Amino acid sequence: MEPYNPRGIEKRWQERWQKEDAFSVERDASKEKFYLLEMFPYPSGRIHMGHVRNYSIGDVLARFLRMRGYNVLHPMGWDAFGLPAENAAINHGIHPARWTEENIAYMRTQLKRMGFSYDWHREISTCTPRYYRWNQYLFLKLYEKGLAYRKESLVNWCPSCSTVLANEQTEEGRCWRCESVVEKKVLMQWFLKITEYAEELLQDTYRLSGWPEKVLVMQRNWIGKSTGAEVDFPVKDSDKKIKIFTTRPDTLYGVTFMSLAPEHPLAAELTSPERREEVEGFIKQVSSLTTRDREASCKEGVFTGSYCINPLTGEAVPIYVANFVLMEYGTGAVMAVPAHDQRDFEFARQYGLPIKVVIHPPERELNPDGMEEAYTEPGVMKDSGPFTGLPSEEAKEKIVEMLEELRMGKKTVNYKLKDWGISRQRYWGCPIPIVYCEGCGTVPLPYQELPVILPLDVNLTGRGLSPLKGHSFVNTTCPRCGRDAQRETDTMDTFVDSSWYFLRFTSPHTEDAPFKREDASYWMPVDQYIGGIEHAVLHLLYARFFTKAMRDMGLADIDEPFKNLLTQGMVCKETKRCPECGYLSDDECQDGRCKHCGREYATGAVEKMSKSKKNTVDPDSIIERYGADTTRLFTLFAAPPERDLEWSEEGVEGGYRFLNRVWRLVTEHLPLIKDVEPYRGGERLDGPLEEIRHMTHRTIKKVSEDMERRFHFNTAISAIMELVNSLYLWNRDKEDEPARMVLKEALQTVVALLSPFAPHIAEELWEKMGNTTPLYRTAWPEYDPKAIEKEEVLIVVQIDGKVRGKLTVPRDATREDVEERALGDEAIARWLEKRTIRKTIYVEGRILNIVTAQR
RNA sequence: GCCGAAGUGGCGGAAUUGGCAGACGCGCCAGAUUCAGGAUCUGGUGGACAUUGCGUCCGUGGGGGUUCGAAUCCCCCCUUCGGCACCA
Repeated sequence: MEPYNPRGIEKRWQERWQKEDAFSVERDASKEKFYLLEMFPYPSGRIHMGHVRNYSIGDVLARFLRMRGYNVLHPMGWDAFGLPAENAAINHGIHPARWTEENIAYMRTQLKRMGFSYDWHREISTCTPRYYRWNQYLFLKLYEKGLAYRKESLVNWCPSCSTVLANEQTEEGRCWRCESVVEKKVLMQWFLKITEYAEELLQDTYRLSGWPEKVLVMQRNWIGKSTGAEVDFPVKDSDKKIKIFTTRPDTLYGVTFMSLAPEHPLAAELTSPERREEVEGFIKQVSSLTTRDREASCKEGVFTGSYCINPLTGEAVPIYVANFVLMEYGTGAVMAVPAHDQRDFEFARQYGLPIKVVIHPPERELNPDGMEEAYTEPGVMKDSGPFTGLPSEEAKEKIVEMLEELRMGKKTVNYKLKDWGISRQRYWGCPIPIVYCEGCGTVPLPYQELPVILPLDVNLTGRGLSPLKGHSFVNTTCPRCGRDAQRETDTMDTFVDSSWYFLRFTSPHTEDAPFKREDASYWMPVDQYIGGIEHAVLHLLYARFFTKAMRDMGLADIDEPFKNLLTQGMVCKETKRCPECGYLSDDECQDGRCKHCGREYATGAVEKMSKSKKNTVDPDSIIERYGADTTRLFTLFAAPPERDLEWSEEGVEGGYRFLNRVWRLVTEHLPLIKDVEPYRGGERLDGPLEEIRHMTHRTIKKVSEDMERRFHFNTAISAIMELVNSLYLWNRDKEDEPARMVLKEALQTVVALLSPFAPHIAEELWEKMGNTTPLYRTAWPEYDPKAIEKEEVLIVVQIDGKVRGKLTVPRDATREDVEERALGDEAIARWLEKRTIRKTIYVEGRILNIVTAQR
């Protein structure tokens, strides 16, 4: 008998799919569309297990939905601009363009070797002028709308990547990519006005019912809306005002000092001559610290020598510069109410500043001297002029009203979200289509001059500012006045590229627009998006913003790009650690010892696969050894998609064993089933055959439901395994025609149900069974509702909640029948000897519980 | 500190609406086949006790509760992971 040979089979079917153009799609109004998208990869060189998992999950759905009759758009492309390409150029002298192209070429073959069913005609790469010209086009549109602007600002600077990072791209004061500690720098920067959409981005999170709550919460936190008031505090003996933001206008009467951020423009200005040295020293010291160190240090501050006036009380309070006040949030100035804010409380205690209680709690009296912490809850107003005695929540509104009347403040909503800084001082990215002219200033390029092509002949050193700075690329003429002018040399953040690529996939070859409107209207929104959670507030927020901005520019007609989102878990594996040599890869281990130093190594925690932990597994080696079908099957079987997956070589073996089992089961029975039709209902079957058919159809139901309702591929696969196991145990004579027909139906079902998971072996067996239409063009099996109903059902009999027996009764048995049978059952009767029946509970077709009292 | 998710055999995990806990897989044990090993097939495999038979008791992180019945619902606590964290 022919053994299972994944290599040959997989190659053969991949060639056939390609030849038959099996997965290309067109707009087709007569079919229901389904846009299935997985986050496209950065072409780093080779795919990793995270990609394999992400794309396997996507491919199962794509293949399943196609068989279900949907017109499935399932594209793939490359997020091809980015720093690693440039670093490769610097370290290995290879041009970023070539490096990227070669990586794409290799990774494309890897994806094809996995058998993923993409429409390769739609492949896009963001580093090609044909793609990025539309980036530039969109940038100009945003500029026209006032949604792109340039300003000097304090930015996050990653010294290792030598470029700016957006707020979203730093984590705990470190670069999201290389983990270097981020510095602060003042630079001229292009920004996109994402804050214009803060409210809508926030509100729509409450409508994205197809997204994981976790991601929505993260986005809401990031947007960070808070409602409060802006209040002006005039500076004493000056015409300056300090504007503050507070969420607690009800505590205005309790202000005892003012705190400014060290970067606040008024900080230096308001400092009196005799305090200048101290204040400037303090500011210098604080601003030399990284964000991270600043957050770690304790509360400190210095008095500026100036005072400001509380607009309601007329009282003068001292102005401090304090290290815990952030210039980035609110107005960079905070009215300090030590009695009702913990930070102000600590600061006041440290510097001996007064504490004034203006809200008292319901059941106790607050004594400023005895307080151990600030009282931050609502309460009743006290010592607050006309507001005394009001509940604080009510006073909040009233005080804001009064401020508005006095023109000293107003109700405000503040967001933590900042505008998106997109300038990057690096080479391998999309040029910003802007020209600087001495006469005309900042001039956007006219649309017909796009694309601004990134020059290829550059000298990359990795030092200094953008490599484009000294290049002839810079020199141009002003589109407005025709005189000599200079191009912008910063390139765009690569997150711009990925903020709209899903739209480009709907019409990737369109040359006169970013995409065709009709195509986008037909395909959008993405019905199912799949990717890692690491983009919860990066890519996923930017893409939502772009979609809304494009809608308002009249380019798209949707509010949200991704209807359903699945965030898959990480691929993990245990780590091995040598006390001498650190982390070890599998190759560095032998017989429990480190190959380098011979010491015994310790088996460590199960952690996300990463090069630094040396616990990665190369997909190529797994495909080589077991084939793509096994690789796919294992990643789908080992855990449900949203959970972390623990890699196990034994588990992979198990998957391979299963496919071999299927292979043998089908090929062994080929002679029997070749010349019959699969059973399709009709003539009556005897008991054992009925049972097989019942199993077959129950499996169809179970697999279909697990696939579409829950994406629980692991349980879907286990159901197929059960069917295979029971077919192996079929030990009666299979020669008669009904048996052969039922067998054929069962085997065809196994193969069809398996096909989204392991498409190559499934196609091969399907063909061997005599089918001429390939599975990818075959409809998904439907179950026969009559076949899944059983003539008899199993009733569990409990006595006082404990299982004491089981009865097989006819499906239509009544409660009385079941009770009678139960009481007549010998084992159950024995349990009832010493008890009196109080009542019985009967759940139809499931359980009979007899509740008793001890006699 | 705040918010969220999770905790089930030796391991990965299942139990869809409150109704037989442990499906399926891995590992392990035994049998068949084999000169042998591997592969394959079959059976067993939560714990304790009993294994002369049926079996009995315990068991889903811990404690309490609701219910005829709880892995599932409620309250308290513990642990792990993730996110946020001077946000005024």
